[in-house]
Order: sequence, then structure tokens, then C-alpha cells
Amino acid sequence: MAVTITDIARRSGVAKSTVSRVLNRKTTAVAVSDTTRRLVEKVAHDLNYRPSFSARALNSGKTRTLGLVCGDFQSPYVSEMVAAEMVAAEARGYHVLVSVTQWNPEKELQCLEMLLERRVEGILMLTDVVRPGNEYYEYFKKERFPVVLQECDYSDVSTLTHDCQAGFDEAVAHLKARGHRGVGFVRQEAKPTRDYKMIAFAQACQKHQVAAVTYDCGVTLDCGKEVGWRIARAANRPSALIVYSDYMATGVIYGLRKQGLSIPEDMAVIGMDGTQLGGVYYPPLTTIDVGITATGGAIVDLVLRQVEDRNRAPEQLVLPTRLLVRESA
Amino acid sequence: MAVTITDIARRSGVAKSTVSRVLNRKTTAVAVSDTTRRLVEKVAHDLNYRPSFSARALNSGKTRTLGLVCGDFQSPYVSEMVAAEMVAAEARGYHVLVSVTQWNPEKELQCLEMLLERRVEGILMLTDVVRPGNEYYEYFKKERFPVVLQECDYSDVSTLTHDCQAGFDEAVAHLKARGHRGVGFVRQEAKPTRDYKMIAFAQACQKHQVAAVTYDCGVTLDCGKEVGWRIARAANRPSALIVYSDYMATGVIYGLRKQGLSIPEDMAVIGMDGTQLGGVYYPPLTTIDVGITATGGAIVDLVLRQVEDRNRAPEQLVLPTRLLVRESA
DNA sequence: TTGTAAGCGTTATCAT
DNA sequence: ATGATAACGCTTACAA
Repeated sequence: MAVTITDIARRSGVAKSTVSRVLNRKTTAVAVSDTTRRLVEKVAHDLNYRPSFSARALNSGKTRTLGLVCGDFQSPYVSEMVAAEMVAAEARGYHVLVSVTQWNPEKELQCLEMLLERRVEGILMLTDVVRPGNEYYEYFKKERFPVVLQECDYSDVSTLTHDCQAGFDEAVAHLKARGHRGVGFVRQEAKPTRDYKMIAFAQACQKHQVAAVTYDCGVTLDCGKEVGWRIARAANRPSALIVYSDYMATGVIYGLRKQGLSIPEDMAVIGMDGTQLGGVYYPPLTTIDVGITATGGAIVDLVLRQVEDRNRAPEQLVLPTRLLVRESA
Repeated sequence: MAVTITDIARRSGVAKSTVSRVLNRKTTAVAVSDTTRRLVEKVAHDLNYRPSFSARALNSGKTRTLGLVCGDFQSPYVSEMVAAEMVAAEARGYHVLVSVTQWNPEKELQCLEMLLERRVEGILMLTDVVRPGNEYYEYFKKERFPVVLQECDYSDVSTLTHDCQAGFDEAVAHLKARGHRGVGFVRQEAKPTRDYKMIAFAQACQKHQVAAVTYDCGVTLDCGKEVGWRIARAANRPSALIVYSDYMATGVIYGLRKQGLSIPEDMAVIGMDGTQLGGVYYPPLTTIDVGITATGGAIVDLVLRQVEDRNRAPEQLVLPTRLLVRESA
């Protein structure tokens, strides 16, 4: 197999522990003679030695690794969020193990199992299978395992959500100011949790006195296309739409256009998430921005707080959203 | 720390080895009495036992893990490719450790180091820092370490490239058939390796007798926007463009439009990669498709072939490309 | 300054 | 059918 500390010890005629000492120069307490040090270092280098993560993890009980569970990478929201979280974790000296479930609940459990077996020190969940009653939820709760559920709001574990209300208020106000009297909301169908976006939408419409309609939509782009197509043909369709994600907004717009509508002339469309890709779409997407980079940083900070102090109480972090006006509405 | 096999042994009054036997029911050779089995299983379940990956890896010398190095996830090409590779690996019983370098050569080496320390059994490289002369290149070569370099063509290690020629030929022929007499190619600037796309483009233009121009472009979307903007204002610009990636094509189109051009009327644009997202762009992107899903599967198969037989000679796999006609050209 | 030995959680090889 | 023990690669007391 790979080169070990024992190989180095043998080759340089010293004990394993001496090699270990040299290789972890940190041990300032005990010193090593310059001669041995140089010798060992040379041998280690010549042999292409690389410490074994598993051996170290086993004996230290630490992995400096976080787990991240997501359904897939299709949507730019997810891939940008994953990237943001990886970068943030890296900056704090942690690695991230990404696990994709392909939206299969069974696989989701396998992913969690695998992360736990690898002894990740904390878990970030972008999917929502973990909820009260669920075996893992109870486990995390009981063990005070550092986990953060994104876009959920249970109180036994830490969560990070976005206050959509402000964003939706701004969005509806913006549409009203542009003369729209009715707004449609394309929501994600079959959400197992409370649909905060939906609620925020309804409240915003009520507050601003504009008529509200909602349309259900699946999670694939094809669903989005079909919904756009259906809305375009509907008898009395609204003149503006808010879609639950930038990704889905592109699908919906595709469907709308297939029916000959122009954006934003015939239909104003506002997305949600604030993905980078929304900015180069045509027309550039007006969107309810959740601040992906900031969110990624905040969630990593949050989980690391728990990692560093397992007795810390769970936190429910709520981040603001704001309307980012571009050209699609 | 976590529950161990020893805890279970103690709690159920049997030896560690018995517990291990029960937990790895595979050991058909030696049997365990039904009573002990049930007892141990119950205790393990009650205690929420989870085997330690590190301990197993240490003891077996296997991790069933592949490493994957990429610059970032910004471009849909990368995120779709990473997803495809993860899914393919998963299907073959391997996990993928993703490591992002943020295009920083120094970090790239750290990523490799980290993957090697974790004893991944093979590495997939989407970036191109590993090349002859490079310390890691020599290491991989010498150790016959299972590694696949994507879009590079050295012969000491396995590589996977795409035969762009067919795709470019089709693309140029398509443009010519639509009446374009000159075609521009937006290439990635400062490629440290031979630029195959560039070469294929030049050949295709020569073959089809159309005038060729090339434009250099950085890797960020902003670079793409600026190049589009510059091309739009150029005195005698071509009427059609091929861009080195779908992602960058969206940036270029953005710039073109800022100058008032319509796509494809004022400028036909062909992207490259065949990303899913290109299909919902507006207008849907005509693109030179590399077949991301198939590529992901092929590359995982390739690296696993090497994993299973370290003495296997490196392979240079070349996959076909084809033109996917949509609406942008 | 350096060596010896125990232990981290598993599995595998012997015994019993 | 089950138990004891060594080994995997490393770190860390403790001795020398």
C-alpha cells in the first residue's frame, strides 16, 4: 500500500514516534535534533509520504469535515449554494462532503448514513426529508448533533430560513407600481413543509390590494415549461408572475414564449433566489434575492458554532431577502 | 465519542469479534447462532451504532472513494458534469469527494494532496494543472495511480477528450448552409494546453471555405459580456459566432444584446457543451453537444478500470461530439 | 533527544 | 459457535 510512517522510520533508522514528531512540527514541547529532523524530512519527501487521513481521524476522533445533502445540482440555486458553502467551509479549515440524493427519499437516508459513518462533524441539509418523527431528526435532536436544515423551521435543531415576506412585499409593490392589477404565483407543488413563499405571496397581495392567483408546478424544467404554456393559454391570465425559483422561472418563460408572449411586455416575470445565471438570462431576471454567498457563509458559521460547542442551543437563523430589479419585470 | 463495536460487545456480553461477525452477515463461512445474532442486532440498533468508516478504511486499505477536482461550479457544464460523475460513481458503489480549487493553482495542489491523504482510489481532473513536469503528473505516472485528465491528451496517464472536429465541422456547415460567409470563434484565452477547439474550428472553416476570425475571452461571465459588446461594435464583424462553452455563450449574447443586436437575426450564436440550461435559454442555444451524461459515465468507467487493475495501461478515450440545432443559430 | 507502548475502531486469523 | 489477538497507520504519554 501507501508509504507509512513506519517505512520512514525504518529507512532513516529512528523510531516511529520520532518521525511523527518531525512531521508534526507543532509539538513545540518536545524538540528534535536538527540532524534527525533533516534526515527524516528528506526520507519522507523521497518516499512521497502522505499521512493517512483515516489513521489520523481514528486516533484523534476528528475529521474536520462537514456533510452536505442536496437533491441534485440541476438548479443554479443549488449549485451556487453548494459552491458558496464549500468555499466558506474551506476558509474555516473544513472540508465538505457532498452527497446527492436525486430526490429519492430512500437514497437520502443512505446519504445521511454514509455521512455519519464517515464521522462528519456537522451536516448541512438542503433537502427536507429530515423532519419531526423522522428517525434522523430524532437522532440529531437527542444527540445534539450539529445539523442545519435549510428552509425549514423546526425548533429542535438549527435552521436557516429566509424571510421571504420583505422580498415578496417589494416584488408585489414593484409590480403594482408598474400597473399590474393581478399577479400569479407559480409555487412548488407537494411541498411537505409549510410553504412560506406561498404564504408571503398571499400576504403581500392582500397588503397591496392586487388580485392573486397561484399555479402549481413540479420541480423539473419540463414542468416549468408546461406551466408557462398553460398560463399563456389561460382565459384570464394575470399580466405578471412570480416564480418560486430563478431556475423554474426560465422554464416558465420558455413555455410562455412558445405561446408567443414577450417578456416583460406581455408578461412580467419575477424569479426568486438571485442566482448569478439569472443575470445573464434574457431578459435579465428581476428576482427576489436571498443572497446566496452570504447565506452559504452564514450557514457554515452556524453549523460550526454547534460543532465547537455541542451544548449550544439550536438557533433559528432568518436572513433577509430583497428585490433585485433587472429587466424581466 | 460515537458508539463502537466494543460498546455493543460489552452490552450484549459477547466478544468484539462476534459483534463484527453479526454486523457483516456476509461472512457465510462462519455462522452465528440465531439468538446471539438477534441480541447483538437489537443492541446495535438501540445504541444507534454506525461503523466507523476510518477504522474500516484503515483496516481494509480500501475507501471506495474517488476524488474529483474542479475549478468551481459556476458554469453549468461543470456542475452538470460533476453531477453526472457523482451519479455514475454512486451507481458503481463509489463515492465522490469533490474538491474545488477556485482556479488557484496553489489550491489545486492542496486539493490533490488532501485527496491523496484521504486515500481516494482514483482521481478525476476537470482542471489542467496536472501536466508533464508537474510533481503530481510524475507521481501519477510513476505510481500508475488511477487518474483521468479531462480534455487533455498526454499519454502517460489516462485521458478523456472529445473529438471536437466532427462537431465543429457540422457547426460550420450548418452556418454556411444558412448563408453565413464568415464565422467568429470566441476562444478561451491563456489555455496552458493545446487548444483543440481552436484547431478544430480553424480546420472546419478551411474545409468549408468560410472566413474565420477568433476572439480571446477570459473565463468569467463578465469577460464574456465584454467580448460580446466588443464584437458587436467591431467594424466588420462576422454574422455568426461559435463560443467555447454554453456558459460563456450566454455572457457573449448578453454583451451583443446590450449593443442592440438580436439573436439569431443579427448574429447567429453556437455554444458548446450541450448543457441542459442551454435548452431553456432564450433563444434556446444551438450547441456542439459533448454528451455530458455519457461522458460522466465513461470517465467513471475508465478510472474504475484502472482502479481494478493498477497494471492496466493508460487509455486515451475520445468521445464524439455532434451539433444540436436549436434556435440561436 | 529519542525510543517503547498503548490505544483509536475494525476485521481477520487463529484457537477454543 | 464464539473468544482472544494481531494488524491497519498514527499520536501521545511515559521511559530512558
